[in-house]
Amino acid sequence: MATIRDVAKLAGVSVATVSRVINKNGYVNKETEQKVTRAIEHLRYEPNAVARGLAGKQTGTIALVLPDISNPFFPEVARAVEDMAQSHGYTVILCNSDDQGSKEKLYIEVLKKKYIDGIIFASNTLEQDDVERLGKVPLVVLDRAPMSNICSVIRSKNQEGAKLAVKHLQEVGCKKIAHIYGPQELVTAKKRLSGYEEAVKEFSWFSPSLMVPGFFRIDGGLRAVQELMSKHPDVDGIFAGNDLMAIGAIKGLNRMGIRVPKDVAVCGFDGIGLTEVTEPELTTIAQPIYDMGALATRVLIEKIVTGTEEIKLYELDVTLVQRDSTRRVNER
Amino acid sequence: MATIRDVAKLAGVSVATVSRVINKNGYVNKETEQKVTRAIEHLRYEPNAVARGLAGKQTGTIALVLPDISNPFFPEVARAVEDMAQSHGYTVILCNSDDQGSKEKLYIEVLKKKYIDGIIFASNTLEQDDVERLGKVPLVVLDRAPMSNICSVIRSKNQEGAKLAVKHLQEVGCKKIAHIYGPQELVTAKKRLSGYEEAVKEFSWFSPSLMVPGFFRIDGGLRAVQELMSKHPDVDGIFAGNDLMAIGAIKGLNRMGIRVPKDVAVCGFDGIGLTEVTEPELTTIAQPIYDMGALATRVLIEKIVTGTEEIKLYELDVTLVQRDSTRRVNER
DNA sequence: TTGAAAGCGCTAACAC
DNA sequence: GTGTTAGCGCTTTCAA
Repeated sequence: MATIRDVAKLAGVSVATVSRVINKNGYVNKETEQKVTRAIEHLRYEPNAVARGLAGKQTGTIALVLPDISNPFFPEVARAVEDMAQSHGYTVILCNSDDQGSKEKLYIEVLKKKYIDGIIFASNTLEQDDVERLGKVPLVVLDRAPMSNICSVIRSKNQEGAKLAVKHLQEVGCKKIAHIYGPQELVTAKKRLSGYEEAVKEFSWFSPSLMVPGFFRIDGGLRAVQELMSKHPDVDGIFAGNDLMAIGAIKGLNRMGIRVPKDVAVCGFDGIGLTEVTEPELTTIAQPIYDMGALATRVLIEKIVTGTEEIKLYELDVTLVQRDSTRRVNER
Repeated sequence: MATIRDVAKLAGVSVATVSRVINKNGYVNKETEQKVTRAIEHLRYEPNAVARGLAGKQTGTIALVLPDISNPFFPEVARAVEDMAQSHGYTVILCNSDDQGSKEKLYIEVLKKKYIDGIIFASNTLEQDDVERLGKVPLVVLDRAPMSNICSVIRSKNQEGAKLAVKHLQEVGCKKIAHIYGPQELVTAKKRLSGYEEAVKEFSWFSPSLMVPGFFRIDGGLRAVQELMSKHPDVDGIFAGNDLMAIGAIKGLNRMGIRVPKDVAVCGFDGIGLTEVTEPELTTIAQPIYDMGALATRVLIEKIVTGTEEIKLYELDVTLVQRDSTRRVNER
């Protein structure tokens, strides 16, 4: 592999000049530039990224820390981040934290040592001292930030979405709507729960036992719906705090011989691809998942490039995607 | 951030000694080591990975190049790779190639510049000259290698799996079994098709028109099954070349009012998580997806560490996972 | 406009 | 056992 020195020698200039033409900064005479460019091409010279990193403290690498890439929510995020990163000349390091603070802290250390240019966190356990530990490394938090005033956050309108879900279920004729909620350590789960509560608290049929935990997982939703239907056999609408639990709920209802949507209509939240696989296909409050990942990356790169430390909150809109799980004959 | 020089000064030794204790190589007196260790702790010194990379040409980073992390097959692979990498002190760069040769070549250039220690390729378009372009960078190819004699390959027994699928469908009583096959540029798809052919060619009911393309995608499976059932209304078993197409097939059958598994039994291939989401749940020939990713990573790291260029083929076993999509009352 | 040279932080001969 | 020092390949003052 040719080095910058080889190029300099062949072009009959100094390495500084070569560096200038590579980086397009500083004055370079047109002709000298030509010579250098030719030498570069002739030697098939490619600047060494590691040496650049050491000298310039920028590696063209960002990290994406998420709980688990196997969780169907995240592949689309990862894809968006990678697409956007790639189109700006960055490379992405993938980290699974399993939402364990210890793993996150470990990663933060490793990543700092590697002169990572910035981090996107889609994690729930991010704490104040992690952010401090990060020092001046640019940071954007995705979707599930605990404290929004310490770093930029991208999320969508969870509470509003929850209300939208309830409203939709009512519109398709549901008279008693239950909620399967996610882990309350997660802001998203919390917001969705409180959105539900606000939307239904005035109704005479409402009772706190209509809210059942499902842990944001398929089996959690399955178990939740069983508990729910035994306590409240007259429930005819379920709003699940995420799609996975909604899928579990449909499974559970199927097993109990309760028909969806005829007996019970089900609405999820997130808009992951799985919603089109279930039978019936799942109505959901869709977050713009790809856009969230892409925006997070753009915001991060903006921070990296400009060096601003501005803290902003981006709240994206959610949309109702109606499918068969809430499509009733008596509808409209 | 403290540097190795700071540590050396504080400990009253040279940087070489500090380097020795950090890397645990070369002779170091117990007492000196103590002093150094204390200095390291006192200064919270962390060796700079980039500088190390530049000096030693090893960055502790591997790359995972796959077609698309949004494809439900890959998150589990990625998770396995990352887990295994992490436990060996490596970090993983994620690259989506969309199976485009041009993107792959671009990545190879970028990754080489970054002194990547090795690459795992799960891509179909890898070509001879890409491998050459890679030079001495260790390489392992996952699942879908074109030529197996140029680099180590991890895959599972596709042909055997296909036969297993056909056999299973017969055992549950199917009398006429069709196949939805994937893109024939992909070895996996090819092997599965030929496994099917071999298993059924002797039967009197067999006809080439029982083999229909589905492009390894849900909508492809959906369309394929429609075509299939109109040509052969008496088909009572379908083996799909991957789970996505099987899911599409079930969707299609549902829409046509054909019951699964009563009228038509369906068996997929891969064993992705989606198979437990469908209704009915999908019988599949499961590859050990996680294990494949983990093995690929171990093999790669082995190559990196030992510097061997040994070329090996690892063919893992597949297993039949029976679920409701082939569970019939008349079974057994 | 261009070049010399001092780093960036670490590793690994080689010398003592 | 330990220290000196020359790189690794590039960026960036500072002078010219």
